[in-house]
Amino acid sequence: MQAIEEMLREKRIKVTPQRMAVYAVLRETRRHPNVEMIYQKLKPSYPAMSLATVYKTVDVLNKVGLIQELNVGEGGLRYDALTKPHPHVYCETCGQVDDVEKFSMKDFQDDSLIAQMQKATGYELSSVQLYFYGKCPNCKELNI
Amino acid sequence: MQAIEEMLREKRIKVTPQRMAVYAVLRETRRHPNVEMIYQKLKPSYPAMSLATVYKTVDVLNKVGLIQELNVGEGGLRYDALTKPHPHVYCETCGQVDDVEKFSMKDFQDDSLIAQMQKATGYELSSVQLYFYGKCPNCKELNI
DNA sequence: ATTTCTGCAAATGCTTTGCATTGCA
DNA sequence: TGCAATGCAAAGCATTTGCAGAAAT
Repeated sequence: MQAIEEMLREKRIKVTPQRMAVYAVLRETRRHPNVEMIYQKLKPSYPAMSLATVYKTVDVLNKVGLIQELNVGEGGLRYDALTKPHPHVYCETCGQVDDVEKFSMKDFQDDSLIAQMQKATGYELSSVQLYFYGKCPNCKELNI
Repeated sequence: MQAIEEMLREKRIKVTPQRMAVYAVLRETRRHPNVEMIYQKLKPSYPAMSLATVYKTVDVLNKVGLIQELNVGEGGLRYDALTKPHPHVYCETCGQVDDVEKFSMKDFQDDSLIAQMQKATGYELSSVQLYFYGKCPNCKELNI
């Protein structure tokens, strides 16, 4: 895995401790945190960091393509350092977001899906999102 | 097509002019309006209707299953009287939301997709959303 | 030396809420 | 008549914005 500093540099954006920290959080987790979660996670090590900076930072990282935004329908957005398209499942009970493993959705990963859709819709397409909604194994177990 | 009044009655919710009007708007269009658009559309015929009522109404209609919510990632939600799962395309330039014609996505309509995903994820799933993002033919044409 | 970013606080704007009034059933 | 829905205005809250100071190139 490439160093975070280099990756930012390649995108021609200024390399700041805050940006490295936010990106590092997203690379280390598969939990698809939202802005507040990222902020809380960084607070201990960066007590001066402001929430507004986290908002601005995820926006920049998303625009340069280092991360992707997910909109599971909660209101706020969630962020994912894995930018390759892959489906997500959202637990409507506890709010957790999981990846759907690739092997089960290889058609979705395939670029030809977008190509097909471009033909069918006449749109010029740049991305896809596939979301499943339900109750996660844990919440099912706990009967909530 | 069934009468709107009857459909509300079957869902055991009170039949009011506002609810009929909101639902009528959604049944008549394929444009997936948001709350503000529904409100503007109804203003001429229902000048006393309040925006808060539209919010409350779409919420009720969604909960009883007469309409579905779409979250294309704009911030607000959009509403669709077609509750059967079907993919949507969002134009990031002008904000229009189109349906993707069924014939091109028959796998997606298939209930077995959800069944497959339940197995793969361990979740108990209730719905799916598939969104494509890009630029619509019109915006492409106008080069914006 | 410039340009860009950060952090703070204020502003924004969509959505929700509370409550008196109205209107379905 | 009783319970639920409406309309209004106020409140709430996540996100954005403006700007002075700080930091990166």
